[in-house]
Amino acid sequence: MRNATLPTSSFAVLGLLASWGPMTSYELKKASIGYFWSFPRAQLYVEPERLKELGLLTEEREQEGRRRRIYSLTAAGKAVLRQWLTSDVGAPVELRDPGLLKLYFACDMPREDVIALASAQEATHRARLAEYERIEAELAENPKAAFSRATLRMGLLYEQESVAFWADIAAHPPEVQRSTAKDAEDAEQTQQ
Amino acid sequence: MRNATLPTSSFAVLGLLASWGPMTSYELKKASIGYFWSFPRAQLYVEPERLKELGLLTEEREQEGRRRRIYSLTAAGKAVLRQWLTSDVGAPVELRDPGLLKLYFACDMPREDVIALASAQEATHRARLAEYERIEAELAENPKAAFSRATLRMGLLYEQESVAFWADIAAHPPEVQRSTAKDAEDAEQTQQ
DNA sequence: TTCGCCATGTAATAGGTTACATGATTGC
DNA sequence: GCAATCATGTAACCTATTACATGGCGAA
Repeated sequence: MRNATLPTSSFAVLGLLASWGPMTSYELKKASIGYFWSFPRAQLYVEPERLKELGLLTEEREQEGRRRRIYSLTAAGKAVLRQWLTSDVGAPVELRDPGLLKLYFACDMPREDVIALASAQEATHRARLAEYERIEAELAENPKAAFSRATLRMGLLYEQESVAFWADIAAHPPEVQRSTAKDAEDAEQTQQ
Repeated sequence: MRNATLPTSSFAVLGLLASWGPMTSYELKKASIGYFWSFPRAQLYVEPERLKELGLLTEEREQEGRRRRIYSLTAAGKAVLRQWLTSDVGAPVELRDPGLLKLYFACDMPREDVIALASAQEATHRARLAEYERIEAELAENPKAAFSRATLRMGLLYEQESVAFWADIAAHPPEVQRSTAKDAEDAEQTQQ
Protein backbone atom coordinates (compact mmCIF):
# COMPACT_ATOMS: atom_id res chain seq x y z
CA MET A 1 0.00 0.00 0.00
CA ARG A 2 1.61 3.21 -1.15
CA ASN A 3 -0.29 5.41 1.19
CA ALA A 4 -0.27 4.79 4.89
CA THR A 5 -3.37 6.91 5.38
CA LEU A 6 -6.41 6.53 3.21
CA PRO A 7 -8.75 9.50 3.11
CA THR A 8 -12.03 9.10 4.96
CA SER A 9 -13.84 8.80 1.65
CA SER A 10 -12.11 5.53 0.96
CA PHE A 11 -13.37 4.12 4.20
CA ALA A 12 -16.84 5.21 3.28
CA VAL A 13 -16.64 3.09 0.13
CA LEU A 14 -15.25 0.14 2.04
CA GLY A 15 -17.96 0.55 4.62
CA LEU A 16 -20.75 0.63 2.10
CA LEU A 17 -19.52 -2.55 0.50
CA ALA A 18 -19.16 -4.20 3.88
CA SER A 19 -22.63 -3.18 4.97
CA TRP A 20 -24.62 -3.92 1.84
CA GLY A 21 -22.50 -6.36 -0.10
CA PRO A 22 -20.96 -6.24 -3.60
CA MET A 23 -22.06 -3.31 -5.72
CA THR A 24 -21.40 -1.30 -8.85
CA SER A 25 -20.39 2.36 -8.75
CA TYR A 26 -23.90 3.30 -9.70
CA GLU A 27 -25.30 1.42 -6.76
CA LEU A 28 -22.70 2.89 -4.45
CA LYS A 29 -23.98 6.32 -5.39
CA LYS A 30 -27.50 5.34 -4.51
CA ALA A 31 -26.48 3.69 -1.26
CA SER A 32 -24.24 6.54 -0.16
CA ILE A 33 -25.46 8.71 2.66
CA GLY A 34 -25.11 12.14 1.17
CA TYR A 35 -26.35 14.01 4.20
CA PHE A 36 -23.46 12.81 6.29
CA TRP A 37 -20.73 12.42 3.71
CA SER A 38 -21.40 13.44 0.15
CA PHE A 39 -19.83 11.91 -2.92
CA PRO A 40 -19.91 13.32 -6.40
CA ARG A 41 -20.88 10.46 -8.67
CA ALA A 42 -17.67 10.49 -10.66
CA GLN A 43 -15.61 9.85 -7.58
CA LEU A 44 -17.41 6.59 -7.05
CA TYR A 45 -16.11 5.44 -10.40
CA VAL A 46 -12.55 6.50 -9.63
CA GLU A 47 -12.25 5.60 -5.97
CA PRO A 48 -13.00 1.85 -6.28
CA GLU A 49 -10.38 1.67 -9.01
CA ARG A 50 -7.82 3.01 -6.56
CA LEU A 51 -8.94 0.66 -3.84
CA LYS A 52 -8.72 -2.21 -6.26
CA GLU A 53 -5.10 -1.37 -7.01
CA LEU A 54 -4.44 -1.35 -3.29
CA GLY A 55 -5.86 -4.85 -3.10
CA LEU A 56 -8.77 -3.86 -0.89
CA LEU A 57 -11.41 -4.58 -3.51
CA THR A 58 -11.88 -7.00 -6.33
CA GLU A 59 -13.76 -6.28 -9.48
CA GLU A 60 -15.93 -8.67 -11.39
CA ARG A 61 -17.03 -7.47 -14.76
CA GLU A 62 -20.11 -8.50 -16.65
CA GLN A 63 -19.28 -9.90 -20.04
CA GLU A 64 -22.40 -8.63 -21.78
CA GLY A 65 -24.88 -5.80 -21.81
CA ARG A 66 -23.76 -2.92 -19.63
CA ARG A 67 -20.52 -4.66 -18.72
CA ARG A 68 -20.91 -3.45 -15.16
CA ARG A 69 -17.97 -3.57 -12.78
CA ILE A 70 -19.11 -5.14 -9.55
CA TYR A 71 -16.84 -4.49 -6.61
CA SER A 72 -16.42 -6.68 -3.56
CA LEU A 73 -14.38 -6.33 -0.41
CA THR A 74 -11.31 -8.51 -0.10
CA ALA A 75 -10.10 -9.88 3.20
CA ALA A 76 -7.50 -7.11 3.21
CA GLY A 77 -10.24 -4.59 2.65
CA LYS A 78 -12.23 -5.93 5.57
CA ALA A 79 -9.17 -5.78 7.77
CA VAL A 80 -8.37 -2.19 6.83
CA LEU A 81 -11.96 -1.16 7.45
CA ARG A 82 -12.12 -2.87 10.79
CA GLN A 83 -8.82 -1.32 11.75
CA TRP A 84 -10.18 2.13 10.99
CA LEU A 85 -13.46 1.51 12.76
CA THR A 86 -11.74 0.47 15.96
CA SER A 87 -8.90 2.97 15.83
CA ASP A 88 -9.17 6.37 17.36
CA VAL A 89 -7.92 8.24 14.32
CA GLY A 90 -9.95 10.24 11.90
CA ALA A 91 -10.32 13.81 10.78
CA PRO A 92 -11.31 16.06 13.67
CA VAL A 93 -14.94 17.08 13.66
CA GLU A 94 -15.60 20.26 11.78
CA LEU A 95 -19.00 21.85 11.82
CA ARG A 96 -18.70 22.80 8.16
CA ASP A 97 -22.03 24.51 8.01
CA PRO A 98 -21.91 27.41 5.54
CA GLY A 99 -24.75 29.08 7.44
CA LEU A 100 -22.64 29.27 10.57
CA LEU A 101 -19.74 30.63 8.60
CA LYS A 102 -21.99 33.34 7.23
CA LEU A 103 -23.18 34.20 10.68
CA TYR A 104 -19.62 34.45 11.89
CA PHE A 105 -18.89 37.04 9.24
CA ALA A 106 -22.18 38.87 9.50
CA CYS A 107 -21.02 41.50 11.94
CA ASP A 108 -20.88 44.21 9.30
CA MET A 109 -24.26 43.45 7.81
CA PRO A 110 -27.34 45.53 8.48
CA ARG A 111 -29.69 44.02 11.01
CA GLU A 112 -32.36 43.08 8.50
CA ASP A 113 -29.87 41.07 6.45
CA VAL A 114 -28.89 39.13 9.53
CA ILE A 115 -32.52 38.36 10.16
CA ALA A 116 -32.97 37.31 6.55
CA LEU A 117 -29.97 35.01 6.85
CA ALA A 118 -31.33 33.47 10.01
CA SER A 119 -34.78 32.93 8.54
CA ALA A 120 -33.37 31.34 5.43
CA GLN A 121 -31.23 29.03 7.52
CA GLU A 122 -34.14 28.14 9.73
CA ALA A 123 -36.17 27.15 6.69
CA THR A 124 -33.31 25.10 5.27
CA HIS A 125 -32.87 23.19 8.50
CA ARG A 126 -36.59 22.72 8.90
CA ALA A 127 -36.70 21.10 5.47
CA ARG A 128 -33.78 18.87 6.30
CA LEU A 129 -35.41 17.91 9.56
CA ALA A 130 -38.57 16.87 7.74
CA GLU A 131 -36.51 14.81 5.34
CA TYR A 132 -34.76 13.05 8.21
CA GLU A 133 -38.07 12.31 9.85
CA ARG A 134 -39.28 10.76 6.66
CA ILE A 135 -36.19 8.57 6.43
CA GLU A 136 -36.50 7.62 10.06
CA ALA A 137 -40.02 6.40 9.52
CA GLU A 138 -38.75 4.39 6.58
CA LEU A 139 -35.96 2.81 8.58
CA ALA A 140 -38.14 2.10 11.56
CA GLU A 141 -39.39 -1.10 10.00
CA ASN A 142 -36.00 -2.46 9.03
CA PRO A 143 -34.41 -4.50 11.82
CA LYS A 144 -31.08 -4.54 9.99
CA ALA A 145 -30.93 -0.75 10.05
CA ALA A 146 -30.26 -0.27 13.74
CA PHE A 147 -26.96 1.47 13.08
CA SER A 148 -28.18 3.68 10.27
CA ARG A 149 -31.00 4.66 12.57
CA ALA A 150 -28.62 5.54 15.37
CA THR A 151 -26.57 7.72 13.06
CA LEU A 152 -29.68 9.38 11.78
CA ARG A 153 -30.72 10.16 15.32
CA MET A 154 -27.70 12.40 15.73
CA GLY A 155 -28.65 14.08 12.47
CA LEU A 156 -32.10 14.71 13.82
CA LEU A 157 -30.73 16.19 17.01
CA TYR A 158 -28.49 18.51 15.07
CA GLU A 159 -31.31 19.72 12.87
CA GLN A 160 -33.62 20.25 15.80
CA GLU A 161 -30.99 22.32 17.55
CA SER A 162 -30.35 24.23 14.35
CA VAL A 163 -33.97 25.15 13.83
CA ALA A 164 -34.21 26.43 17.37
CA PHE A 165 -30.87 28.19 17.11
CA TRP A 166 -31.70 30.10 13.94
CA ALA A 167 -35.16 30.96 15.15
CA ASP A 168 -33.53 32.53 18.15
CA ILE A 169 -31.00 34.41 16.04
CA ALA A 170 -33.82 35.74 13.89
CA ALA A 171 -35.68 36.86 16.97
CA HIS A 172 -32.64 38.32 18.73
CA PRO A 173 -29.89 39.08 16.22
CA PRO A 174 -26.51 39.56 17.83
CA GLU A 175 -25.56 43.17 18.10
CA VAL A 176 -22.03 44.49 18.08
CA GLN A 177 -21.58 47.13 20.73
CA ARG A 178 -20.35 49.99 18.61
CA SER A 179 -17.41 51.05 20.61
CA THR A 180 -16.77 53.96 22.80
CA ALA A 181 -13.10 54.75 22.30
CA LYS A 182 -12.29 53.00 25.53
CA ASP A 183 -14.05 49.73 24.71
CA ALA A 184 -12.45 49.57 21.31
CA GLU A 185 -9.00 49.07 22.72
CA ASP A 186 -9.41 46.06 24.93
CA ALA A 187 -11.83 44.67 22.37
CA GLU A 188 -9.19 44.57 19.69
CA GLN A 189 -7.31 41.58 21.07
CA THR A 190 -9.53 38.58 21.62
CA GLN A 191 -9.94 36.63 18.42
CA GLN A 192 -10.58 32.85 18.32
CA MET B 1 -13.99 36.72 -12.88
CA ARG B 2 -13.32 33.40 -14.57
CA ASN B 3 -15.27 31.36 -12.14
CA ALA B 4 -18.90 32.10 -11.40
CA THR B 5 -18.77 30.17 -8.15
CA LEU B 6 -16.00 30.60 -5.66
CA PRO B 7 -15.54 27.76 -3.20
CA THR B 8 -16.66 28.41 0.35
CA SER B 9 -13.05 28.61 1.44
CA SER B 10 -12.60 31.76 -0.59
CA PHE B 11 -15.43 33.43 1.22
CA ALA B 12 -13.86 32.44 4.48
CA VAL B 13 -10.74 34.38 3.53
CA LEU B 14 -12.76 37.36 2.37
CA GLY B 15 -14.76 37.21 5.58
CA LEU B 16 -11.71 37.14 7.79
CA LEU B 17 -10.27 40.17 6.08
CA ALA B 18 -13.58 41.98 6.32
CA SER B 19 -13.97 41.19 9.99
CA TRP B 20 -10.50 41.85 11.25
CA GLY B 21 -8.91 44.09 8.63
CA PRO B 22 -5.82 43.69 6.43
CA MET B 23 -3.63 40.72 7.24
CA THR B 24 -0.80 38.52 6.09
CA SER B 25 -1.25 34.82 5.34
CA TYR B 26 0.35 34.01 8.61
CA GLU B 27 -2.15 36.11 10.48
CA LEU B 28 -5.00 34.62 8.48
CA LYS B 29 -3.96 31.22 9.75
CA LYS B 30 -4.06 32.42 13.32
CA ALA B 31 -7.39 34.17 12.88
CA SER B 32 -9.04 31.27 11.07
CA ILE B 33 -11.62 29.32 12.99
CA GLY B 34 -10.39 25.79 12.52
CA TYR B 35 -13.18 24.14 14.46
CA PHE B 36 -15.75 25.34 11.99
CA TRP B 37 -13.79 25.45 8.77
CA SER B 38 -10.22 24.27 8.76
CA PHE B 39 -7.45 25.56 6.52
CA PRO B 40 -4.08 23.99 5.96
CA ARG B 41 -1.57 26.77 6.29
CA ALA B 42 -0.27 26.48 2.77
CA GLN B 43 -3.66 27.18 1.33
CA LEU B 44 -3.70 30.53 3.03
CA TYR B 45 -0.64 31.46 1.01
CA VAL B 46 -2.17 30.27 -2.26
CA GLU B 47 -5.77 31.35 -1.87
CA PRO B 48 -5.16 35.09 -1.40
CA GLU B 49 -3.03 35.00 -4.55
CA ARG B 50 -6.01 33.67 -6.48
CA LEU B 51 -8.34 36.22 -4.95
CA LYS B 52 -5.89 38.94 -5.84
CA GLU B 53 -5.95 37.88 -9.46
CA LEU B 54 -9.73 38.03 -9.37
CA GLY B 55 -9.47 41.60 -8.14
CA LEU B 56 -11.06 40.87 -4.78
CA LEU B 57 -7.93 41.59 -2.78
CA THR B 58 -4.96 43.86 -3.06
CA GLU B 59 -1.54 43.08 -1.80
CA GLU B 60 0.87 45.46 -0.21
CA ARG B 61 4.33 44.16 0.23
CA GLU B 62 6.85 45.22 2.80
CA GLN B 63 10.07 46.37 1.22
CA GLU B 64 12.33 45.15 3.97
CA GLY B 65 12.77 42.47 6.56
CA ARG B 66 10.29 39.65 6.08
CA ARG B 67 8.81 41.30 3.01
CA ARG B 68 5.37 40.29 4.19
CA ARG B 69 2.43 40.40 1.79
CA ILE B 70 -0.42 42.19 3.49
CA TYR B 71 -3.79 41.59 1.89
CA SER B 72 -6.76 43.93 1.97
CA LEU B 73 -10.28 43.63 0.64
CA THR B 74 -11.13 45.67 -2.42
CA ALA B 75 -14.55 47.17 -3.01
CA ALA B 76 -15.20 44.29 -5.40
CA GLY B 77 -14.20 41.86 -2.68
CA LYS B 78 -16.58 43.44 -0.22
CA ALA B 79 -19.38 43.27 -2.76
CA VAL B 80 -18.77 39.60 -3.52
CA LEU B 81 -18.68 38.78 0.17
CA ARG B 82 -21.86 40.66 0.91
CA GLN B 83 -23.52 39.00 -2.04
CA TRP B 84 -22.63 35.59 -0.66
CA LEU B 85 -23.67 36.47 2.88
CA THR B 86 -27.10 37.58 1.79
CA SER B 87 -27.67 34.96 -0.87
CA ASP B 88 -29.25 31.65 -0.11
CA VAL B 89 -26.60 29.58 -1.84
CA GLY B 90 -23.89 27.57 -0.22
CA ALA B 91 -22.90 23.98 0.11
CA PRO B 92 -25.61 21.94 1.77
CA VAL B 93 -24.89 21.08 5.37
CA GLU B 94 -23.06 17.85 5.80
CA LEU B 95 -22.47 16.41 9.22
CA ARG B 96 -19.00 15.23 8.24
CA ASP B 97 -18.25 13.67 11.55
CA PRO B 98 -15.99 10.64 11.11
CA GLY B 99 -17.35 9.21 14.33
CA LEU B 100 -20.85 9.10 12.93
CA LEU B 101 -19.57 7.50 9.77
CA LYS B 102 -17.91 4.83 11.83
CA LEU B 103 -21.08 4.20 13.74
CA TYR B 104 -23.00 3.88 10.51
CA PHE B 105 -20.67 1.11 9.40
CA ALA B 106 -20.34 -0.54 12.77
CA CYS B 107 -23.11 -3.08 12.27
CA ASP B 108 -20.68 -5.95 11.76
CA MET B 109 -18.50 -5.13 14.72
CA PRO B 110 -18.62 -7.02 17.98
CA ARG B 111 -20.54 -5.28 20.68
CA GLU B 112 -17.51 -4.37 22.76
CA ASP B 113 -15.91 -2.59 19.82
CA VAL B 114 -19.03 -0.52 19.37
CA ILE B 115 -18.87 0.45 22.99
CA ALA B 116 -15.20 1.30 22.65
CA LEU B 117 -15.98 3.48 19.66
CA ALA B 118 -18.73 5.27 21.53
CA SER B 119 -16.58 5.87 24.59
CA ALA B 120 -13.75 7.23 22.51
CA GLN B 121 -16.12 9.56 20.71
CA GLU B 122 -17.65 10.70 23.95
CA ALA B 123 -14.23 11.59 25.26
CA THR B 124 -13.33 13.44 22.08
CA HIS B 125 -16.48 15.50 22.19
CA ARG B 126 -16.09 16.17 25.88
CA ALA B 127 -12.65 17.59 25.22
CA ARG B 128 -13.95 19.74 22.42
CA LEU B 129 -16.76 20.95 24.61
CA ALA B 130 -14.30 22.01 27.27
CA GLU B 131 -12.28 23.86 24.66
CA TYR B 132 -15.38 25.70 23.44
CA GLU B 133 -16.26 26.67 26.96
CA ARG B 134 -12.81 28.10 27.41
CA ILE B 135 -13.14 30.13 24.23
CA GLU B 136 -16.58 31.29 25.22
CA ALA B 137 -15.27 32.64 28.48
CA GLU B 138 -12.58 34.43 26.54
CA LEU B 139 -15.04 36.00 24.12
CA ALA B 140 -17.49 36.97 26.83
CA GLU B 141 -15.59 40.12 27.55
CA ASN B 142 -15.27 41.29 23.97
CA PRO B 143 -18.24 43.39 22.85
CA LYS B 144 -17.13 43.18 19.23
CA ALA B 145 -17.37 39.39 19.29
CA ALA B 146 -21.14 39.08 19.41
CA PHE B 147 -21.22 37.17 16.14
CA SER B 148 -18.34 34.87 16.90
CA ARG B 149 -20.04 34.15 20.17
CA ALA B 150 -23.31 33.31 18.47
CA THR B 151 -21.55 30.91 16.11
CA LEU B 152 -19.74 29.34 18.99
CA ARG B 153 -23.02 28.79 20.77
CA MET B 154 -24.13 26.44 18.02
CA GLY B 155 -20.82 24.64 18.37
CA LEU B 156 -21.47 24.23 22.06
CA LEU B 157 -24.93 22.87 21.45
CA TYR B 158 -23.58 20.35 18.98
CA GLU B 159 -20.91 19.16 21.36
CA GLN B 160 -23.33 18.87 24.24
CA GLU B 161 -25.67 16.79 22.14
CA SER B 162 -22.75 14.70 20.96
CA VAL B 163 -21.55 13.90 24.43
CA ALA B 164 -25.04 12.81 25.46
CA PHE B 165 -25.52 10.90 22.22
CA TRP B 166 -22.34 8.87 22.50
CA ALA B 167 -22.87 8.21 26.18
CA ASP B 168 -26.22 6.73 25.27
CA ILE B 169 -24.74 4.64 22.46
CA ALA B 170 -22.13 3.31 24.87
CA ALA B 171 -24.83 2.44 27.35
CA HIS B 172 -27.22 0.97 24.82
CA PRO B 173 -25.36 -0.05 21.68
CA PRO B 174 -27.65 -0.59 18.70
CA GLU B 175 -28.27 -4.22 18.01
CA VAL B 176 -29.05 -5.68 14.65
CA GLN B 177 -31.86 -8.19 14.87
CA ARG B 178 -30.19 -11.21 13.37
CA SER B 179 -32.80 -12.23 10.95
CA THR B 180 -35.22 -15.03 10.90
CA ALA B 181 -35.51 -16.04 7.25
CA LYS B 182 -38.74 -14.14 6.98
CA ASP B 183 -37.46 -10.82 8.35
CA ALA B 184 -34.44 -10.93 6.12
CA GLU B 185 -36.48 -10.51 2.99
CA ASP B 186 -38.39 -7.35 3.67
CA ALA B 187 -35.35 -6.01 5.45
CA GLU B 188 -33.27 -6.18 2.31
CA GLN B 189 -34.86 -3.21 0.58
CA THR B 190 -34.88 -0.11 2.72
CA GLN B 191 -31.60 1.73 2.31
CA GLN B 192 -31.66 5.52 2.31
C1' DT C 1 -37.69 1.70 -34.06
C1' DT C 2 -37.04 5.60 -32.05
C1' DC C 3 -37.17 8.49 -28.02
C1' DG C 4 -35.92 9.25 -23.51
C1' DC C 5 -33.87 8.07 -19.59
C1' DC C 6 -30.93 4.82 -17.18
C1' DA C 7 -26.31 3.72 -16.63
C1' DT C 8 -21.28 3.87 -17.32
C1' DG C 9 -17.47 5.79 -17.98
C1' DT C 10 -13.25 9.30 -19.13
C1' DA C 11 -10.73 13.68 -19.51
C1' DA C 12 -9.58 18.02 -18.03
C1' DT C 13 -9.23 21.04 -14.39
C1' DA C 14 -9.49 22.99 -9.97
C1' DG C 15 -8.77 22.54 -5.23
C1' DG C 16 -6.36 20.94 -1.11
C1' DT C 17 -2.42 18.79 1.35
C1' DT C 18 2.22 17.32 2.34
C1' DA C 19 6.85 17.91 2.13
C1' DC C 20 10.56 20.64 1.33
C1' DA C 21 13.39 24.79 1.71
C1' DT C 22 14.89 29.18 3.41
C1' DG C 23 15.17 33.75 5.73
C1' DA C 24 14.22 36.81 9.91
C1' DT C 25 14.09 37.68 14.73
C1' DT C 26 14.78 37.10 19.46
C1' DG C 27 16.87 35.59 23.56
C1' DC C 28 20.87 33.83 25.45
C1' DG D 1 27.25 35.07 17.21
C1' DC D 2 24.54 30.94 17.83
C1' DA D 3 20.41 28.38 18.66
C1' DA D 4 15.70 28.20 18.62
C1' DT D 5 11.72 29.37 16.78
C1' DC D 6 8.96 32.39 14.15
C1' DA D 7 7.56 33.27 9.60
C1' DT D 8 7.26 32.84 4.58
C1' DG D 9 7.02 30.66 0.72
C1' DT D 10 7.07 26.92 -3.30
C1' DA D 11 6.71 22.46 -5.63
C1' DA D 12 4.91 18.12 -6.14
C1' DC D 13 1.36 15.36 -5.43
C1' DC D 14 -3.06 13.70 -4.55
C1' DT D 15 -8.03 14.33 -4.29
C1' DA D 16 -12.31 15.99 -5.83
C1' DT D 17 -15.36 18.11 -9.18
C1' DT D 18 -17.19 19.42 -13.59
C1' DA D 19 -17.90 18.61 -18.15
C1' DC D 20 -18.05 15.70 -21.82
C1' DA D 21 -19.27 11.49 -24.32
C1' DT D 22 -21.50 7.13 -25.24
C1' DG D 23 -24.08 2.78 -24.99
C1' DG D 24 -27.95 -0.03 -23.12
C1' DC D 25 -32.68 -0.69 -22.27
C1' DG D 26 -37.64 -0.21 -21.80
C1' DA D 27 -41.87 1.87 -23.31
C1' DA D 28 -44.81 3.75 -26.77
